[in-house]
Amino acid sequence: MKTQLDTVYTPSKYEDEIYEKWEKSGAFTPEIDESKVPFVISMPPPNATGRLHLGHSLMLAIEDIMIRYNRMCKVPTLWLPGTDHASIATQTKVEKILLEKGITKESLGREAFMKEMEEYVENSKHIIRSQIKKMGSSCDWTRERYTLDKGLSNAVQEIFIRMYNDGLIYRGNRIVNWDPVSKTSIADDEVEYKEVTEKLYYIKYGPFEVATTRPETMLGDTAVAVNPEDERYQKYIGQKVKIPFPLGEFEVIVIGDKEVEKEFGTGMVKVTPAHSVVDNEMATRHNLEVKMVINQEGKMMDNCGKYAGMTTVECREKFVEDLKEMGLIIKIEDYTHNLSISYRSGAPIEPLISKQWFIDVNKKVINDNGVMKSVKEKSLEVVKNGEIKIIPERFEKNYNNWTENLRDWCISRQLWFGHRIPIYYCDNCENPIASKVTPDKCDKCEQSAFTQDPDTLDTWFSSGLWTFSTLGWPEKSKDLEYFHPTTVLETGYDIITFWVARMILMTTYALNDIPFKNVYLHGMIRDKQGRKMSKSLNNGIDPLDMIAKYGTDALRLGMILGNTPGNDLKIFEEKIESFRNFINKIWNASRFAMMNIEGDEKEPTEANIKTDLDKWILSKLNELVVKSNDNLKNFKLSECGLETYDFFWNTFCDWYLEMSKGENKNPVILKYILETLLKLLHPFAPFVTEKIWNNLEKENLLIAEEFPKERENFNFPEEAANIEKIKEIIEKIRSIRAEMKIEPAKKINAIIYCEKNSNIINSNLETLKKLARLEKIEITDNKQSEKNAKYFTVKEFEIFLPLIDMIDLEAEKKKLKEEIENKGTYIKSLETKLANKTFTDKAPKAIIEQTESKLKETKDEIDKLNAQLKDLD
RNA sequence: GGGCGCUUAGCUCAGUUGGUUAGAGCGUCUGGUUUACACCCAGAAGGUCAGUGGUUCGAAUCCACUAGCGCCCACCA
Repeated sequence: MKTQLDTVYTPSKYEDEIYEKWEKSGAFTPEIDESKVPFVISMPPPNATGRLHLGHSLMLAIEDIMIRYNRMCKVPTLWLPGTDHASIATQTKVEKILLEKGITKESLGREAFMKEMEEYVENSKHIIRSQIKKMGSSCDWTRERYTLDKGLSNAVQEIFIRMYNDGLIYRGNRIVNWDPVSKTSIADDEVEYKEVTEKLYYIKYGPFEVATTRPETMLGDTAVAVNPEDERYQKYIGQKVKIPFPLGEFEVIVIGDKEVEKEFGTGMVKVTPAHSVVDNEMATRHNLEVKMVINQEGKMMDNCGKYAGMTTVECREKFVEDLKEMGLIIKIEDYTHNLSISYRSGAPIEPLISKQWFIDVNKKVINDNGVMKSVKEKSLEVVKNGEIKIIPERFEKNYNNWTENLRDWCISRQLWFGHRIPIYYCDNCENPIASKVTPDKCDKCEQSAFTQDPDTLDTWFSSGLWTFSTLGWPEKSKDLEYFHPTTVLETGYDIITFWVARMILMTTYALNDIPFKNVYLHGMIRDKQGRKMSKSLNNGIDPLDMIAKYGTDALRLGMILGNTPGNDLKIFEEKIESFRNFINKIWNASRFAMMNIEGDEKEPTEANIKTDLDKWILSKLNELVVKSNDNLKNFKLSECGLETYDFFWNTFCDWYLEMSKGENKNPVILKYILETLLKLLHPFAPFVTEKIWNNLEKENLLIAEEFPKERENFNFPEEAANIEKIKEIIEKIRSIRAEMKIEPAKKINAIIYCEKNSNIINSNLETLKKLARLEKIEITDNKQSEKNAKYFTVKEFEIFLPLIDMIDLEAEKKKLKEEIENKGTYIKSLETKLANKTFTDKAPKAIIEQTESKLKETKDEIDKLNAQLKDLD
């Protein structure tokens, strides 16, 4: 098969074209086959307006490998792609763009603003889509979904209404994490902590002293708390105390609460129920008055006298000044603590009371064979009982810990972009009605004018439904029935709580089923120094640059090989470059193979499996096939990739191809090995393998081929061992040549002494000569003393390399002695082991046998060495 | 404060039920152009597997403690 191909593989020349071929072939779309259990992954949806980053690349590479492998195993395989509307992130982005044009969303109005949003999303969705394709992702685009699609929105409304009717969703006036920049509430896990050094103010607080970082909240204080065990203050508990402050005087009650630490600060805490989560909890316990003083803009409210309208920061400054004037500031210290900030806007969180929608995580609403369970209990159960397996296992603890401590989930957001809450209030009597559309009339007062709740739902509410809303739920669709629950949910460990836990929660409620059987968690991307990639550090690597430069296959391998689940991944250009080299190696080895085959060779059979080399490579390949299947079934992608890499380069290229040039030439085997390797490599490096497959003039696409399976009749341990011996002889000769500084061009002679098995040598004479650069090989069963030679043994063979005038007899002797000594130590250790009764009693038979044969082998070697040493004297 | 992880060759990392005298890639050094590939080939150097103790016939692997690094959760005003 003669083909003219470039000596360098240029990924950019072929990748897009190959992707198009795959997609057009329909290979990405599974056929439902009721007799088989499908393999399904719901792709974690990137933000619709997002750009591909390395985190996506990693996710796509891992998932694509799993998908391609299972598809090639002829399992109906669905990888469902899609995008997320990412309400807060996207809205912020568009608001900013509009603001540049001098437009605020308020000036546009909700409807017009939404139109802008939709347009923006529509225009940018194709970008992320094409970038996903760039990674070679073989996902089913015919089933692409977007969280704001009609079907998905319907699912969101449906589940909200069901939960509402079950009393699982309720509306409450409660303290929430307020993001004063995005002007919305956010969930507990959307709050991040940043260490900051602020001032800690010690303030004269009536007859007491308190310490606080937020003096301005004094305006909302309604109590002062002490530890009930604290002798200093016990006597005050229950008393009302007047506190003088810049606006005159206010009254608080002294409460005793065990949350207060005696040792911290003054041991006394001012309590601001409306603007601190902890204080709010105390207020609930003690039935305290709740006084709001900060509004949703983060400004002081009208009830704050002269401070009204100031931001909290402005107010703090002025307020402290005023306190100082009144002599109420005792001292000010630097204080380092964790400040709560919004994970989206980075703004300091302003806890405040507002009316929000919550999911009650403790209400027992799931009927589990007659036992009523809460979503929290059920979520914990499905992981504990192994229905859902988390990889790596250790993250189960994270999950359990978070779920156990889960508080009611605040699901409403004061954003415009998102799923609007399907609740309508009667304009007349304010009766709330859960409905997908505007109700006809109020069931209480019979009026028919309504206003829909202005809030939207947390993005994670809709993505929590992702595995089943994308398959048609609440319709009983064929897809839903066949493909759900999905097989693997693959994502980064940083979103276990945001997303994985929410999916489990929502799915166990909605379907009384799990969303996925396995959770595979990948790590975070880091630079070579282990730092996160960020704009400010300017250490980011753009996957698209890497693809342009080195090709997608190289990028994929660079991310997959050497990385294990749950561990962070350090990525840098040299790494990708080295895999680019490997891709090129695949290309060239294939090019070489193609020069040596006709192309119409049949499968290997007994008749055309001829030489030891044939049997050696078939056996080795068989081992690799078994391991590959095993590894991929167990999600050990890295191990599989590394082993295949090693096999391809070292076993196939460096040994098999080299040894097959000559007496061992057998195109049938060569073709079979190459094709099998291409299949094994395809999930990892889909483009180059597909391109080569195409060069081989195959009818079908490689993507649709079957993944190799073990061929039991292709195991030839004995013949394989023969080639191992030949290999070892060549290696030793090469090593000696290098050590003796024999020019590569110079050929030398070898005498091989053996009592039996000379046929092994005889049938590989050409190979030995070529690879060890030998002129003449003499095979003999009559051992002669040979002093002017280098000597070594390989199993039953003793090899002499006569190198007249180059041998230093004394040095040779010394070397032999050293080797004998070294082997002697080893033998001793083995003998001690075998003489140890507890070892022979307790160790498994196989280990003992192994040790024994090792001992025998080494003894044989040492005998030969001793004989040789004697000969030299 | 609670939990988790990491520490193996100069660098990046494999090493899953404990069992050959511990591996790979990159880098380094020496040497090379041979039926594909210099994005290549051949050879070599380089490790008391963080430390200590324990369990075991046997430990990089299991347990305990120590040290350094990192992450997550909670949060104290």
